[in-house]
Amino acid sequence: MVSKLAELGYRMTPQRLMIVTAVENAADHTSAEEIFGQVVQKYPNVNISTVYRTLDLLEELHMVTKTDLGSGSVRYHPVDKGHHHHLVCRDCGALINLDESVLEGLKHDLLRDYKFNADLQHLGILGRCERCERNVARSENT
Amino acid sequence: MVSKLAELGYRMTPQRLMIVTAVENAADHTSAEEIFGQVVQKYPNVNISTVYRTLDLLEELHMVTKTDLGSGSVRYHPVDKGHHHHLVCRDCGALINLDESVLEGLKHDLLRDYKFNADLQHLGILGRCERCERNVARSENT
DNA sequence: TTTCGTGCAAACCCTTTGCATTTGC
DNA sequence: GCAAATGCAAAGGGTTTGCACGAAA
Repeated sequence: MVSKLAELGYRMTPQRLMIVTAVENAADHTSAEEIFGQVVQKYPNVNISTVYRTLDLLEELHMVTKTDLGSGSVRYHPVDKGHHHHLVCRDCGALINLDESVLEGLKHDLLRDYKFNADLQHLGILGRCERCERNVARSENT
Repeated sequence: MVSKLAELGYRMTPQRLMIVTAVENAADHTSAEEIFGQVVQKYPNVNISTVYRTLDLLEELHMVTKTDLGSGSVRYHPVDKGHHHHLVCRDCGALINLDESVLEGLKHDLLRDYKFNADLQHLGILGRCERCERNVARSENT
């Protein structure tokens, strides 16, 4: 991503470099806060607004996708790491990656029946993961 | 909903009455702002925090569901009006109701393949509606 | 009367913005 | 040198909260 930015004529400031690197090295999805937290450690005078601006830039250039999962949880994900979706556990907050193929049928149905072009790269599905589901079952037996 | 609240021992203040009535009479999904806007007209000294508190109460009592569609768009929907989902147009903001049945296959797959109990009552799918899709196509030809 | 609900204002979180300053090129 | 990027602090939107007052039961 760094070289692509340079090619496009964007200035390579140390902040940008560190932010972009952090995004690339992050797990498959990060938040602005997480990126910020990682960068401040090595570069204590970065500002979070710079993080937001950089992430916005990367999104504009289609280098990351931005997913708003609701409840103030916005996630960023490098496009070149492939598409996937998130299953978000309402109890423990776990994020499970979901393969794109699972949703292809749905996308097709929505287009056919509703003429709606669903942007399923930006989907977060709320629910309960296996472990929490067991915990709930257990506590309800009490 | 009003009588149920009374049965449960909650006080029937004029504010509560108007808010609950507004929620019931609202289209199938409303926001706190919309409810507030409706209620102030007849009762100019309601406060929006009362609206939030009442909606929270109704949610706790499982009388409405709360759907966070992201980007600061939180929707409330009376449970007794049946489940449905939302297709949210990223361009014009249109909300299209989606029948529950469309997602049953998905729910089943998620449970089978991911052991994930998806809460599809709370799903908002972002994308582009038919009209905006045409507009985009048109402007790209320009 | 006594607890519950409300209004008000302030705080909250996350994100964005205006502006002066600094920096890369 | 000049436009682009940053830091800072302040504002923004939507929501929540502490507290004293008011009203339902």
